[in-house]
Amino acid sequence: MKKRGGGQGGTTAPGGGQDARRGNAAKMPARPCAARRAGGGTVKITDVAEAAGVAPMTVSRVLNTPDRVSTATLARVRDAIAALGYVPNLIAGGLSSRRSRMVAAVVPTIAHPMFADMIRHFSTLLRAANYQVMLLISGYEEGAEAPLVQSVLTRRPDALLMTGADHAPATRALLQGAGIPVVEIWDVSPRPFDMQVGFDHAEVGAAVAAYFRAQGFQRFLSLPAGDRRARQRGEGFSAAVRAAGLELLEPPAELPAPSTITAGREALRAMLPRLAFPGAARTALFCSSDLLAFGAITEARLAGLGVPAQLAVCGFGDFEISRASAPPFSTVTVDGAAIGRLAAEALLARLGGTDAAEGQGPAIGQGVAMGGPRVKVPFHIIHRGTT
Amino acid sequence: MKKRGGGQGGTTAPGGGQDARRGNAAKMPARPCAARRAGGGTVKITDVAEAAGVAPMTVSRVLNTPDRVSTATLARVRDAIAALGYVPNLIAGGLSSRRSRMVAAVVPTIAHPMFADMIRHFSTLLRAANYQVMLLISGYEEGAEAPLVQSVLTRRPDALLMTGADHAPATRALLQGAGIPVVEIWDVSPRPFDMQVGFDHAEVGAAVAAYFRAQGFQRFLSLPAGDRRARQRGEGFSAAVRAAGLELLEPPAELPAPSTITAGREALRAMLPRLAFPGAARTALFCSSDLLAFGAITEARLAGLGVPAQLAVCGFGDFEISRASAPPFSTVTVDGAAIGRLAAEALLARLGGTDAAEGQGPAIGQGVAMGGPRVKVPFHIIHRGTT
DNA sequence: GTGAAAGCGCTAACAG
DNA sequence: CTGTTAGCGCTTTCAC
Repeated sequence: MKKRGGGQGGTTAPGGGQDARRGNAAKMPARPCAARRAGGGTVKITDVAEAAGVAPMTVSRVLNTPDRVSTATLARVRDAIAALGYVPNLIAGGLSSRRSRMVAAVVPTIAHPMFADMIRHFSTLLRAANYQVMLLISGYEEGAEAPLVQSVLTRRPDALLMTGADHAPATRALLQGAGIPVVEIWDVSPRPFDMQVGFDHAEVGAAVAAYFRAQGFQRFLSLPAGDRRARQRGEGFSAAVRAAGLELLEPPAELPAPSTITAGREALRAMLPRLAFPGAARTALFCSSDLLAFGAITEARLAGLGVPAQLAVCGFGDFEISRASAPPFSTVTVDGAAIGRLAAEALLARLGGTDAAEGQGPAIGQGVAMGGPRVKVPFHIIHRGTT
Repeated sequence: MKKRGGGQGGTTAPGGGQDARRGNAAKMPARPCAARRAGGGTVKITDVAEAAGVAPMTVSRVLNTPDRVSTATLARVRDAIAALGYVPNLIAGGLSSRRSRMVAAVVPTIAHPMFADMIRHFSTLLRAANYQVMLLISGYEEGAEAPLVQSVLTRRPDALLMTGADHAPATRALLQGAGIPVVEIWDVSPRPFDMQVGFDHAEVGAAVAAYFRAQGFQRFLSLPAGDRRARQRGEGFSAAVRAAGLELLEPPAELPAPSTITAGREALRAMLPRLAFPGAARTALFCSSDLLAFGAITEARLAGLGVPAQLAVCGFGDFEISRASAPPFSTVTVDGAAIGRLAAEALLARLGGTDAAEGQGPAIGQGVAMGGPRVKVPFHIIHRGTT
């Protein structure tokens, strides 16, 4: 008992052209949500099969492995798909094939340009290989990760991207149990869970300290945001300063995570007494993010502190503001896009490569040999006016 | 199933990379939990049922309607779940129940604070009602929306959030066919597809023009980013100026979307000849985003143009930079969080309310009566130093 | 309060 | 190249 009420037409078939004809288009223009009930549910693969005069399996092949279908059948089936407005049900397909064609990505925030960039590139590469990306925002709270991972595993992602390399035991247990490829980004650790694409945050701090020292600074200050990796960068900086036996100012109370301009301003204001007294030595300031750095610079100039004459500032992240504000300020750049790309490539390699008919396989990035568990992405200090 | 090991990691970072060891990092995973049974595959509901000595259906009830299970059974089943590390398979559950417990949200970008905020609140409310949010980033390109919507409908979301109110016919057809609740945010239109939560962008521009006029400005300039709604705001502004018979400067070539600080700087630099000549009248500038406004202000001051003495600037969005930079600048604020909340509430109402055991039903926001198809969210001009 | 049977819509694994 | 037969793991529906 099949009676098709009002067919929906005119969807764009993947890889196909527009289908001009639309048999019996919707009669009543309005009623946005009524379409489904009347005819007896949504159109499914058997409806298409029937309309095209083939078996359901053939329709499935048209959708998934079109090169295994004769051209004539292909055309007939595609016509039927377009005519009926068939949208495949990946829930059913996923249950059957045990592949969800979905990759979950857990990030602390999407507000930071670096993560936004990374995500964009990660998604683009995966989409090209016919995977959808499900984005999960974990925030910076401890303990928020495990429930989030648990809830997403419920959808049986084919792979997982995690931010950071330290996870609660509960999270590790979940990942373990899931048995899917996992890539950790944005950090590297001696004990990767599976694959990693990132860099050593303490090294960044040490490098900035070295950079300042090379310019003869004797007095240093670190302003790290309240998240783990920001603290690592700050600690790398401070450790290097201490190791050199140079003066390290004590920062004010802990800053928030994620960082803000305002937090940078307030922190600098709190430090002012120790930076601006008569005869004070030049101080070299390392902020764990460009937002903090911009805030610090803003406040310093308002207080009449010369930048970089009395206070040199280096940020982190190479956000647009670091190069587009006046003065542009020095910062550390990490190629977020590359991290996204490399993470996607690592996952795809494990998933068996692209599964769509893409002309271009996943190129191995930047001469780095993927296949190992761990890729370190370089960072660079960008010298601008403030140091 | 899962194989680890083998491989070479580590590229060198400029900061002074060490890292040579890797050894048996992935060895002895410590078996945090007996998640995977020795037998084969992942643990499923029948395994839990068997372990607890009940029928699979009972386990399902424990998970979905625990109040319909006796306390004793509940405890026994929950123990079994924990012991086996069972993670329910929502793909199977979704196929069976025809509910995916997933809501898809299509936004042009996650990089703008306003969208990030809106998304956060939207997700939080939905998660509390036991729905996961799948975020799709459409960008600002025409024609990108339909394929994206098509691909996500494949997963049978229970509802959809769309940004903007104008969609290609292909998109509308898809939404129509899906037969699910749809909420359009961030804009209102005379012909909503289903529900809307937003505001009239042209009205914003008109309000800013009125605000400037009230201060006696006679000369106006609008700098809109290249996306549709930014142009609407600009057009609302320009139309109001023209209607009052006042002078409206011609803006330079079209700006990009999404907007950037750099674009604001460049646009203002291009306008300089018409703003800074001797005896020039004060000009009132409306930027379609705070990033543009910040760039314009930066460039104006660099050029020695007094802000607000010679150039008054009003942005849009109330981004942190508008209040935390020096000087803080005037802008228009829209409560992105409220949009997210209201959108979530509208959808949840249609989905039958929270389905989790939440103590708090969806509160109707801010005295606005939901249930109509259209909610207008207020906006406000925030007066700061630059006007 | 609990269980048994019958699919949900699709695809793997085989035929032909 | 195309079709047939069985499920995928869960929930619906109805008994008990």
